[in-house]
Amino acid sequence: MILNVDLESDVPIYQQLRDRIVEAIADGVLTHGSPLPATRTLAADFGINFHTVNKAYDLLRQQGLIRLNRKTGAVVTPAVADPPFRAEWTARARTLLAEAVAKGLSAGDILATCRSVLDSFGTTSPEDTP
Amino acid sequence: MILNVDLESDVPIYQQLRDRIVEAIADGVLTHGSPLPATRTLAADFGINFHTVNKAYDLLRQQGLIRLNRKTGAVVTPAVADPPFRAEWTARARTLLAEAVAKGLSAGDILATCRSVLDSFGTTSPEDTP
DNA sequence: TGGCTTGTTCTATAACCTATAGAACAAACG
DNA sequence: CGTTTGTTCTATAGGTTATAGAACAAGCCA
Repeated sequence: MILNVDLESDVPIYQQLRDRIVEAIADGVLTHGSPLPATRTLAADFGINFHTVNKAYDLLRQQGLIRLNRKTGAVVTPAVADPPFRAEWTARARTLLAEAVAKGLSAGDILATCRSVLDSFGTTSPEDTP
Repeated sequence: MILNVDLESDVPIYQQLRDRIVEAIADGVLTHGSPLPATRTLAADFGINFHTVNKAYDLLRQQGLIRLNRKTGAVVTPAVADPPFRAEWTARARTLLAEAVAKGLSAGDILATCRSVLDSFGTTSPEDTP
C-alpha cells in the first residue's frame, strides 16, 4: 500500500494519513479485514513519529472505519453510515459544492466531476452510477 | 444576510465565516457587486474581534471571490475557475467522496445527495442538473 | 522461559495557529 | 473637520501539531 503524504503541506500529517487510508478503503485497496501496518512500522516508513500515526489510527477508529486490537493490530471493519453521519457529511458537502458554484462552475460540470471520481473507485459497481 | 456561526465549534470562526459567505454566494443571496458588511460591523454583530472577520475576508480575497477596497468596502466579484483550482477542488472532493464510500454509501446515493444540494442553490438553473 | 513486537498510556517540549486586544495610519465620506 | 473603513503593526493567552522518551500489558515465536 502506497500512501502519498506531503510532510511540507499545511495540512496536518495525521489528517493526510487518515485521508489517504479512507481513500484506500473507498478504492478497494483496503477491504474488510485488511490489516494496516503497525504504527511504529508506518512511522518509520515516513520518517515521522509513531504518535502521529497513532493519532491518525485513533481518528479512523472514532469514525468506525478500523478496529484496533493488541492481538490483530489495526484492521479495516465494515462501516455503517448512520443518519448523524449522513447529516454531517451533507453539511460538509454543501460547503465544498458551494465553493465550486461560487467559482462559476455549472452544476452539470460539478456532478460530472463527482461521478468521475466515484467511478475511479474500485469498490463502486458501474450500475451504481446512472 | 444571516450567517450561522457557532462560536463553540472546533472549526475556526474565520473559516466558518468564509464557508457561510461562500454558501451565500452559491445560493444567490450574494451576487456580483453585492457589498459585504464592514469588518467592524460584522464583528460587532457576532461579538467577536474584527481581526477575525478580517482574516475571513482576506481568505475570500485570496480565492478571488471578493474584492477589498477602501472606497467600496468588500464587494463580491465574478470568479473564474481556473485549471489549478479545478485540480485542487477535485482532490478535496475525492477525499470527501471517499469518506462516504468507505462508510458504505452507494455511488447513486452520494450523487443524489450532491444533486439535491446543488438544486438547493438559487444560482443553479434546473436544466443544469440532468 | 526469555526476547521481541505491538497497542496503549503517561509526561514534556518546541513550534505554530487561533482569537483577542490595543494602537496607529491613510483614504474616503458627509 | 470628524467619522468610518481598510490596512498594518505589536502583543498575549490558549489551543494544536509534532516530536521525544519512557513505561506497561498482551501476544508471538524461538
